[in-house]
Amino acid sequence: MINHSFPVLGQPIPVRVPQTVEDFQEFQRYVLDRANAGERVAYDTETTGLDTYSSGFRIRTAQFGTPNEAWVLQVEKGSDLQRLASWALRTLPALSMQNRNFDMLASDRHIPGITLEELAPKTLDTYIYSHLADPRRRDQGGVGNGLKDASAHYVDPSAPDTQGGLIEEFHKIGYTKDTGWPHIDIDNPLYLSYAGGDVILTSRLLPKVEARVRELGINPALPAFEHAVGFVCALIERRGMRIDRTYTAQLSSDLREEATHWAAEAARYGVANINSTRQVSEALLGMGEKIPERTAGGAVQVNSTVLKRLADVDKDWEPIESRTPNPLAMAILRSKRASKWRTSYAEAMLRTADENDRVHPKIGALAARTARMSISDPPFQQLPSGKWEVRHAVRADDGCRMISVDYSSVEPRVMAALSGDERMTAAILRGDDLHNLTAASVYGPGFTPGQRKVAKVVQLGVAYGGGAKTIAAQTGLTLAAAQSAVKGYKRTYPQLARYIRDLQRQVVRDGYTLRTPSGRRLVFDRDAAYASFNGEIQSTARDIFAQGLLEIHARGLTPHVLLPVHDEIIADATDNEAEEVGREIGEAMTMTLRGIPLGTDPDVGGASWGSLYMKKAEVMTANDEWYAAHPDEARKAEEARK
DNA sequence: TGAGGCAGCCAC
DNA sequence: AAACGTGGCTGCCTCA
Repeated sequence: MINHSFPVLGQPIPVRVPQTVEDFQEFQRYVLDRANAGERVAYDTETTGLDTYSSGFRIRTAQFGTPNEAWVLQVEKGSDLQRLASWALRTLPALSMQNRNFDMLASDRHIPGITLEELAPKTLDTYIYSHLADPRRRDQGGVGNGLKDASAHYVDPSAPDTQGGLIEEFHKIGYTKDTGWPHIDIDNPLYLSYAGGDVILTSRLLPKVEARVRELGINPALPAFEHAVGFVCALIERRGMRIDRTYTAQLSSDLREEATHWAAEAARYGVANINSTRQVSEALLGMGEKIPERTAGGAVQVNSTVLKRLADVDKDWEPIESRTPNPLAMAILRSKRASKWRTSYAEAMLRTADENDRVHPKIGALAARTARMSISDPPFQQLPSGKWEVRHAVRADDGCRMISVDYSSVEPRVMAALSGDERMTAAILRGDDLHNLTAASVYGPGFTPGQRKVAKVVQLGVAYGGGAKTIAAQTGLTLAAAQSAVKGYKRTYPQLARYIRDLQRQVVRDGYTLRTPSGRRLVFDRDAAYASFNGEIQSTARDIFAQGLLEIHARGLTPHVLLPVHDEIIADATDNEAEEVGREIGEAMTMTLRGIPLGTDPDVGGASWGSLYMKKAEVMTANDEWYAAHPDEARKAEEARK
């Protein structure tokens, strides 16, 4: 037995690293004793990285621990240790993990005999309780929901920083924070004691955060709800979605060419590096352009709004024809967009795809301070939606078509439901266009299309907690005109206006916190009570969506689901079933909130995600091209049709 | 040279 | 009185 220790509250807690058959038997006794006592045991893994599905990924150690003892199994040393970890995971009746989806999915894939389905029902996630207690990140003034921050707050402020502390060890062997994980010696004492420390901290953290959630009077149903939502997201993450590697590689190379071409164009105007905002602004000013905008740091701002104005195009890149377009501004816009699309999306897909050409974007089921989900590696919540080319890289499974089901204008509906505004509610129940109603009320029945547009911007501005100034900037209206539009909006929906005012007062009285209709606790910055209405809408919409996801699961439709995207489910099904599956998912998501119906809008596309973003003619061409390049698929699709 | 802040850009 | 929200990620730049 190799014995190390980890300090908690001034006490060294033993960390045991079994080496011999006798040591393994001692570990087995530890596990059986805990199992007989029904005691919950913390579990964690140390791995080569976070890319669970890439070819080089390995689990290096598997740790089990209780508040006063930790065991580190060096599973990469041999299959006997891996079997021991597998046996322990199956034998223990109750587990805890910090951010359980990562360890559950890594163990599901890399430890024989272990499945996500078996682990999830007996595992509690300390992250979920931390997030329910304080949903803010550390840089937002919160406790922080990582193991280090949460343990420092709830368990022991002086406990070592187990991730940070290893960086020095990595440097000693010539690696960095990001590259050291696969290379650090498996017998490194600090590595092992910190690995043990993580489970000791997790097991001590769980009762603290559970108690904190109770103390705060948070809806006692939320922990189980979040564990259920997280499990469904783990199933979706494990399935992943297929990319067309050939298409994606071609897309990447086309984008590289485009970026290079326009960068060369920019170089003709003296900008050697288009990503250097200083070079760009100096060159543009040198061409005689006037740029009044400044960044927060005081630099001349050359963001896309500024560049599009100089290039004489609107936000959708359509020519305005109000001036002579500045060729440098246009070259920089084009080059930056191409290189962003290449590096962040195309290359990210190629880099993270597994051996079956499937990407497994990480779904943070409970992420934002409003509880909204996040998706990373690759960031599939934010692929370009104005053009289809990037999303076209993502393909439905063989013989399948892509399906998208989203909630129809969920945010205005949630606004009406929360505020109980009678006029807004009546308009929604009648099925009237809200922006037409607003425009008619503010500008009279003869309102112009432009005035309807203003009504729409005001609606969104109010939902975001914005004011007349930002609305003026967005619409080109004078400040006075924007102010009167906001006034008119508030006159149109008086109960909504009152609700927002009262909510902000309430939030200030309650120490900048708010309880949502789900019983979730939101916390706001002291200078941003104005954000409370948006927080409540966004959070409520997220919980509606999560509820919809659980209903999809209850109806057995999860195997079709590829991705959740805020208020939209991406799914696939065979040619024959797609319409029906889309309808079923839509029905599962449909519900009412305080009498307001929350309907859905299913859409069935072709073989690629991008097809949902094409015009009809483009779908036909793209499908034909793809089937021409994949004759096997064409045959399969033909058979499926029969 | 690595880490982290800032600016910028993609989405809903 | 007024206050536009939530994320992920890349590249530049500064600091240690």
